[in-house]
Order: sequence, then structure tokens, then C-alpha cells
Amino acid sequence: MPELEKVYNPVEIEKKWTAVWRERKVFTPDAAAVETPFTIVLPPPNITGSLTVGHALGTTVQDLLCRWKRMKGFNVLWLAGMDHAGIATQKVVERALLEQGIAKDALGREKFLEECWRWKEKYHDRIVEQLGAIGASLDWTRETFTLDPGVSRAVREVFVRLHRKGLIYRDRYIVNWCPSCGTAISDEEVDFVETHGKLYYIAYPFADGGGELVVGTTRPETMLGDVAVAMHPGDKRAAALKGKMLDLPLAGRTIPVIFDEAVDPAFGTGCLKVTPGHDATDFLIGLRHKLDPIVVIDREGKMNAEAGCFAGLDRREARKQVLAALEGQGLLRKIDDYEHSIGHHDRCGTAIEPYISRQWFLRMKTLAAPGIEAAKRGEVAFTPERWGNIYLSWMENIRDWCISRQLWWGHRIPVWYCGGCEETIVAVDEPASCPKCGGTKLAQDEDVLDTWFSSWLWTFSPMGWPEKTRDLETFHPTSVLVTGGDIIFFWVARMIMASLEFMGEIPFSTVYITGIVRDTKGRKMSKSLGNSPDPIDIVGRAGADAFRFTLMMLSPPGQDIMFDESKVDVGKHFANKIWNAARFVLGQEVDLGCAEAGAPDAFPAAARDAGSAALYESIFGSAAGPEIEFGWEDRWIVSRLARRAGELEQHIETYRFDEASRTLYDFLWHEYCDWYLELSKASAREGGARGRGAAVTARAVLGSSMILLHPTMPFITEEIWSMLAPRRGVLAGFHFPGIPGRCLDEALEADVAFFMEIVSAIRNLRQSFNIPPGRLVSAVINCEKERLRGVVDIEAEKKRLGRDLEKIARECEKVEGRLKDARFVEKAPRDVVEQERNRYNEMSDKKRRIARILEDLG
RNA sequence: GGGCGAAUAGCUCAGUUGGUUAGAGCGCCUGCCUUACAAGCAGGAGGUCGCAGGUUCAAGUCCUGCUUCGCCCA
Repeated sequence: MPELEKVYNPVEIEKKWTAVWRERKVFTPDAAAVETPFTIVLPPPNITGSLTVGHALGTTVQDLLCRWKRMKGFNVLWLAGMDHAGIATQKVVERALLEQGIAKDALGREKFLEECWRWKEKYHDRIVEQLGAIGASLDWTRETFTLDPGVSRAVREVFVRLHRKGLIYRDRYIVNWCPSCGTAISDEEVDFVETHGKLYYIAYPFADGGGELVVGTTRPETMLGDVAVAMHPGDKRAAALKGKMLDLPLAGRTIPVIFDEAVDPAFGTGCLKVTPGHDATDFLIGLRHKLDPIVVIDREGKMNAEAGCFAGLDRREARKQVLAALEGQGLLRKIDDYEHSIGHHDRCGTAIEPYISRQWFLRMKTLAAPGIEAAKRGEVAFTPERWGNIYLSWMENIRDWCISRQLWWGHRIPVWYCGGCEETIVAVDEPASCPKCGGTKLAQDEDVLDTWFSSWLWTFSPMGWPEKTRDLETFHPTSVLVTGGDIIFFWVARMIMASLEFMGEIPFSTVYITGIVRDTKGRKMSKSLGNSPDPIDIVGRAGADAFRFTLMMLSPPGQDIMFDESKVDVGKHFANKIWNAARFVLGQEVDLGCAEAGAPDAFPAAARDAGSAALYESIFGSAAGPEIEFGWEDRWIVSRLARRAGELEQHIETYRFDEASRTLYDFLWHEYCDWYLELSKASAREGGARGRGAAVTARAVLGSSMILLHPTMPFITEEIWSMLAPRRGVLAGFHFPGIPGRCLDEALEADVAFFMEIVSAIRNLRQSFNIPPGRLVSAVINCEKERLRGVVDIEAEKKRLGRDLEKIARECEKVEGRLKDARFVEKAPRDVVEQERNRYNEMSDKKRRIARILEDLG
């Protein structure tokens, strides 16, 4: 037996097993295998940077499920991959280049893309390293990148099919425009930020000279693009104002007064300036009233020629100058403080500019319908359930998806325009010539697709779709999707729609939504904030197992986690505890006979009936030598093991990873180490048949614990397993039949629980009577005061017992009152009443005992 | 404005369909280097479960209202 370090040192051990697993290809499933498949696709991390603690949480959950299922005998595929993350990556590469003094536009599209690919390689390798460090049992042989040719082909295929169906269209429309990134973005990419702003009241004089209308606006600079002033048709002033024209100040134009239901009569003065070029609501009003938009702000957020003397100004500067000009003309009536939400680009924080431009859109309503049905029928279930409602409410109010982006990094839109006849050609592969005029001057659309337009195919595009592959047949639909609630709209909902549309089946049956990992200030841990420790550093300091265990223990479903690295100590201590238990068990010098090889027949039948021997056989293949005898404590711990194993299974199957880790922790630390191993030391000292019984049990229970714990703490369990059962192969690939049900012994467990209570009581007395730990005491405690005087602080003891007595008397009264209440006896279930009676008897007994001791103490 | 989540020990959190004296880890106090583990062992202190009502034989748990914090949607 090798000498084991006193303190568990994970670094070398983790490195070793990572290599062994890779070498043995434990995590690469065979699509042709007959076992039931279990599939998870890794939410492809963005290659913008390295992973955060939040990723570590999601990865651990997935790994736990995969390892659990693998040991249960499933054919497990956990698919690895990464996302090109269009706008996010383009942004970081742009910034990195700028730091070297290189502008993106000066570099040109080709060169810039080369830079992006270089970036991708670097962070790809980093992420692979990180995932490996936390023990992810991913299948890297099937690894996919969202810009891989196969995926790209799938993306184009999808675009063409949707276009053919009439679901993809191109239109000039008002979109969310990021002036800083210079691209359109989808509604989902806009974050609304509550802002202290102003509401400006501006007077628009009537063109015929009589009076004025005052409009309230938060964006005075857009007035230069006003085309009307709108009021609610029910407004009292409506009749009088019909057909009236207004002079638009600063612009030298006249605009009509119009009436539209969309105006909120209670807001401001009830008069709304209509600016279709720069507001989504106004755009729709403009359409309804056939008013052409006037655009006054350009794509960079500067005023254009339409803005007259304000042309060239930044939109913020323009606001100041417009207000000053209005003030000068005496038209600025009032300024109120005003709290409102302003949309910002979620990637760069720039205030969004509603902007009219020609973009590609995807009609979502028809795609959403089957996705809504699937969730309502329960074919796709969310955990925790409430996320299902969030998904449904979004799906039911779904809007068209703007899928084109004015970026370089991404899937180029598969559309070509003919220079000869202006024909638009939508095709999977680049056409050689125009099918209409035969011209060869074809130019591909300059834009790329939204990143999510490739990730929404993620459950099937990496498996080779649109080809009918063996992988697709075996592993689709996938089993569980593990991800954060923040990308339900971006990703989860769209995957459900894509899979139903193109595969004709759901992408996954369960969506497990993890909590969000926050720092101690409550901020989400993110790359951009830079407030997440690198998982690799935590692993380096505490070990992957400790980190994983802590994450699982800290994450009740649906709750965010306030993470602080000091919390990992729980896991670190636990790993050390396990290590030392193993050190103790493996160090016991007991002759186990044919510990691993040899015939099980060598066992006496009686011994084989005992749970621990049966267990030993089931794990190690055969059992110890002929002479073996088990004690009650052996049967007890085996019974506890069986019970805990059942609880664990229950918890994992219901995604209660916090409960699962607690179960393992309590069992191993308290039941196995604190009670069982301590009890078994006496039997071990006895030696002989009894000693062997204890040793076999200690090993068997440790062995099964390693199996049960492996999905949570893969490295340390693998290491201990390799010492415990060196000929049984790697634990990661071990199929475990489960703990035999006959190991359970309820009566024995109850007896031992009682025994434990007595032992605790004696320890308590011992401590309060200051009896040295080394001294053996008789279990019959004599409380005659004369003998105790001098040894015991009698006053302190009396005080303590007095408190106990008070508490128990109070409780006793409560129970008594309950039992005397006829309504309780009549209405409460029989067993509850019975239980209360027993409690009453027990407590009044205890009350008498304490009172007697107090009396004895004087 | 609508929806959702949270409020339990000094700190971070459990407490699944209402039913023993509300638990854990950390921190704190006391005693122990008991030959697996001081990252440990044994014992202990500490909570009117955010507030106010209600339902019930019985409420941390269910209902209503309110307060504070956080998130999502408009």
C-alpha cells in the first residue's frame, strides 16, 4: 500500500486522470451502440474570452448528469463546441486592434477576419483547457464550431428553406440601431435602463396664426423630423382641431394635426409629436396615416443634412442646441423631471437609436405555434417550472426577428444580387450566373446573420444535418438542456422552434435553468465586468472536486448564487475528509484473503447474505476469505448506504443537486466517518473474523460511496477507486448495478439511532462534568451531589438544566393543550395524534428526570 | 404599468405535498494534537422564520394586504 499524503493534494491527481480518461476514450460514445442514448449539447461558450464561474456551474451540472447516466449504463453523448459570437467577438477584436493603433476599416474585411480567426484559436484553446480543468466529460471528437463548414452549410440551407416558405423577407423598417457598433440588432439585444431624464414641453404654433399646441417629448432633437402632431381621437379638443396645420419650429415646415388610437391622452399634454424616422411607435402611426418618414439622424448618431443648421452635430449636442434655439424663440414652455427607460445595446451599452434601414427579417408567428404547443403538452418541460411561463409569454407575443447584421464576423447571408437585372438570388451555394438574365456580375449581400441564427440549430447542426446521419438518428432529440435563464429568448425558444421546423421533433425534453452566479456585491459574474475569478485559478488552489462540490451544494434550483472563493473551503475540507477516510481504510492491516480475485464461492453462505459482503462482491467482483463475521454496526452502515443511495438517485433525477450533495456529505462525513469508522475501530482491533468483517464493510461502503460521489467529484473518487479496486477499470466508465435493496434494515437503523442518542447524552454529561476524554466511564451516571462537588461547576450546570427544564416544560404544556383539545383529537389524522401522545409521554418523562437531577444538585 | 423571485442564527443559505423541540456550513465559546483527518474530534451559545391580518385542530410552509431588495417584460 502506497504511503498517502496526510493532506489531499489534487493538482497532480487531477492532471493524471484527465489524461487517462482522454486516452481510454471513455467519453466518446458509439452511435451504433444498443444502450439507451442520453444526450446533452454543451451551450457553446463564446470565444470572446475565457470562462467564468457561471460557466463552471453549468458545466458541472451537465457533467454530473452525464457521468451519472454513464455509470447507469446509458450511451452518453455530451457534445462539445463553441460559438463564434458575431457581434461580441467582432467588438473585442476591434478593441484589441485599436489598442495597437489599427482601425478595423483600414484593415479591410479579409484581414480583419483573419484577426478574428487568430483570436478564436487562442480563446478556443483556453476554453478547452478550462473545461478540462473542471473535469468536463465532453466528447471532443465531435467538437463543432459555429462557423465550421458543416454548420455553415446547415445555416444556408435553413435560410433558403425559410425564404422559400415565405418566412424570410427583406424590408425597410425601423429597427434597433447601435450607432457605436454600426449595426441593426434584435429586440432581445436591447436592455432597458431606468434613467433620470427630462420631459420637454414645446409649443408648436398653428399655421393660421391662432394659438398653439404644446407637445411633451424626451427627445427634442428629433423634432426636426416631425411629420405631424397626433392626439387621441377621443380627445375633447379633437373636433375643433380637425384639419388644422402647425408650423414646425426650427424646421420651416408645416405639419398636420392627426388622430390616432396609439396616443396616450393622459401622457404630457395629450399631444404627441410624430417622428416616424426615429421612433418605433411613430413609425407605425406614420404608416397608418401615410406620412413619409423624415430621417434627421444618421447611422453614426449624427444629425444629417435634413437637420438644417444642426447638421453634423452629435445627437446629444444637437439636443442642447435645439433646446437653446427653442428657448430663444420662446417656445420651450416647461421642463419636468422624468423617469423613463432608455434602450441600450446589451453588448456595448450605447443608447439605441431607432433607425430606418433595409434588413432581413424572419416571420416568427408560424414557427412559434408548434413550440407553444410542445411546451403546453409538456413535451418540453422547464425546471424550475416558472421559466416555462416566461418562455410561453414570450412565444405568445413573439415579433419578427431581424436577422441581418452589418458586421463582418459571421455567416454571410446567402443572397446574391445580379448586377445586370437586379434579380435577388437566394441559394445555398454561390450561383455561377443569374438564373433570370444569365449575367455573371453577381454580388453577395454584404451583411452577416445574427449569431443566434446559427446557434438555434445547435441540437442538430453539429450532428451533420441536413444529411441523415447515424448520430442524428441516435442522439437526437437530446435529453436535457442546461443553461441560464437569460438566454431563454435568444436561444432556448429558438432552438425549440428550429428543431420542430427542421427535425420535426423537440430538441430536448427538459430545460434545466441554473441560477446566475453573482459576486458578493450581487453583480452577475461576466467577462465584460471582469469580476469573475478564472475557474482554473480556483481549481489550482482548491481542486476541481472541491469547486464542483461547492457549486452543487450552493445551488438550489432557481436561486442565484452569491459566490465568493472562500466558500470553496467546504468542498476542500470535504475532499480532505474523504481522502483521510480512504487513507485510514486502505491503511488497515487486515488480511482480506482474496480481496479482488478468487471465487465468490469461497464465502460462507451466511456471510454472503449479509449486506456488506453482497455489496463487496457487487463492487469488487469477489469477496474476502472464508472466515468473516459482521457486526451490527456493519449492517447498519450498509443499510444507511442503501438508504442514502436511494435518496441521492431521487435528488439527481429531480435536479436537486444541492440536496444530492448534502446527502453525500452527511452520509460520508457524519454517518460513515464520525460513527461507522469510529465504531469499527473496536472490531478492527479485535482482528480475526470480526476484524475482517469490519474491514470488508469499510472498503465496500467506501467503494460504493466513491461510485455515488463520482459524478460530483470525479477526480478524488477515481483516485481512491484505483487504489481500492485496481482491477476494475476506470470509475468514469464503470457501470454500477446499484445497492442491493436487501441491505436495508429499518429496525436496526432505529435501534442505532437510539444508541447514538444515548452516546450523545453521555458525551454531553461528560463534557459538562469535565471528565477527561481519556478516562473510561461507566454508562450509569451517578448524580449524588457530594461526589460531584469540586469536580463540577454545579451552579453553571444547574443554570443549564434549568433552561432545559423550562423549555421542555413549555413544550410539554403545548402538547398537553393540544391533546386536551377535542377538536384536535377529532380532526387530526390518527397517526398525528398518536405521535403527539408518544411525544407527550417522552417529554414528561424527560421533564421528571431533569427535575430529579436538579433536586439532587440541591 | 404588468409578471416573477427573495426576506429564516452574526454571515451564506436549506427547510419538496401544512404535523416531533426550525437545520447546515462558516464565524463564535469550551475541552481535546483520542496512532485517518487541527482543513480534525467532542460539547455548547445563538432564531418572536420581513410586517399586519386571515384560513385551519395545527402555519416558516396556504390565502390577502403591505414594506424592502433583485430580476424580466412593456
